[in-house]
Amino acid sequence: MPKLGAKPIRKAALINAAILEVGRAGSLDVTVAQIARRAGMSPALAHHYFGSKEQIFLAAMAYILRVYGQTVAQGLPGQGPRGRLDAIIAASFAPINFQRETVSAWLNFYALALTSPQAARLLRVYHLRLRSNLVVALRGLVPDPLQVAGTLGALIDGVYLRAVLTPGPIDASAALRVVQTYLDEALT
Amino acid sequence: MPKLGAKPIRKAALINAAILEVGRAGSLDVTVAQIARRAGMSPALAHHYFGSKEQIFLAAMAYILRVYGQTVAQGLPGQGPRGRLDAIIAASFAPINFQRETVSAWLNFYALALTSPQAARLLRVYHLRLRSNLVVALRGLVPDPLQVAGTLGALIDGVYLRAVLTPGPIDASAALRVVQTYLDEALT
DNA sequence: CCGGTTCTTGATTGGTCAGTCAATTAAGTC
DNA sequence: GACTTAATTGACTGACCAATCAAGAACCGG
Repeated sequence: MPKLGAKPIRKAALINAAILEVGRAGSLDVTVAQIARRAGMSPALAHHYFGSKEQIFLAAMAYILRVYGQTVAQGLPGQGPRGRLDAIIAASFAPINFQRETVSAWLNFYALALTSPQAARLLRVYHLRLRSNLVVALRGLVPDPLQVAGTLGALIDGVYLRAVLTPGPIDASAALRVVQTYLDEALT
Repeated sequence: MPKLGAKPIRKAALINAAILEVGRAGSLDVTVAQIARRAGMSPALAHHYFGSKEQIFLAAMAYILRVYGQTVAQGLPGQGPRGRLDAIIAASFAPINFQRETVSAWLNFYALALTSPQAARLLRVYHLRLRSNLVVALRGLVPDPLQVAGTLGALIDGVYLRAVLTPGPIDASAALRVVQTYLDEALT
């Protein structure tokens, strides 16, 4: 039943399935067959659309980063100085981004950046944009925006890391509180 | 040439080689053959001593954590309240622990904790001990030692993460500075 | 309804690798 | 110097898997 225009739908399904499978497995050792089956198609089709397993992973990683970026952008406008900071931080722990499977996948894609130059590039872009957003939002509120932005970024990553490595359900509000408490201290 | 008592030597060599190979590759996708060859023996011998690839990884992970613990313990005695904090933090960025291969291996072993319950257990013990150390050292210096200890732990992890994910030589002193700056703020 | 395009998969292939086993070597022991 | 025990490896296997390919199925425009 070849409905035309299946390409974007299939690709989206594969990306979704890849995130889910990597997140569930907690590892990049996931077969293309697993991903394809989860997305409701044959492994051959997955190769047809993406060409290779790594391309699937890269697309999934880009997707996670893009969704995160959109969440930030959505919260940014208006708000005023402190409101922008809160929006950026809140985006990091919004339900869409802060689910076990997503965060687990995120960690594994981070590790992928050690291996794949393309993954490293994606990550660098994301890091730079996050930092830039933070620096702008911090300007005027704090003597050294660059330094605070760096600390905030690292702290967010660390909190992510610990959230996914701690057994039991992940606690977004506790994570958010840690970052906000730091920010309150830094702003005085 | 079977010299007796080879077991501990062989095991140590394998652990070392595993850390090096995983660190270099930036991935747990390292063959037993690679590790064994790097350690100067046949793959069969590696299996003979460890039984499985996962056991090699777990031993390597335990080794990294043990070395870190020893570095902390070495710096702890005497020093006074603030000195103890500095000792714990300094241990995290001491040259022995803070080398690219080691940190890269560390990141991958963290990811392993998502898969292997034993790895998760190792990590939990390490997290608890670190936190306990920090809480004791912070007592009296800060209104809420538990909270500051949690933030410090997360921040250290995040700084590690970013250090290894940033291309170019890793900068221990910059990493140390970030954490110390936070601590200075928290102590006021 | 025909030729082209897109979609789809079963079957296959080529390669890789963890783990096993049988056999060999060289100590130590009495 | 026979026996035990530790050390060591080459060869093998059983499984798994990414990627390919050829062929079938359904839509389209003319």
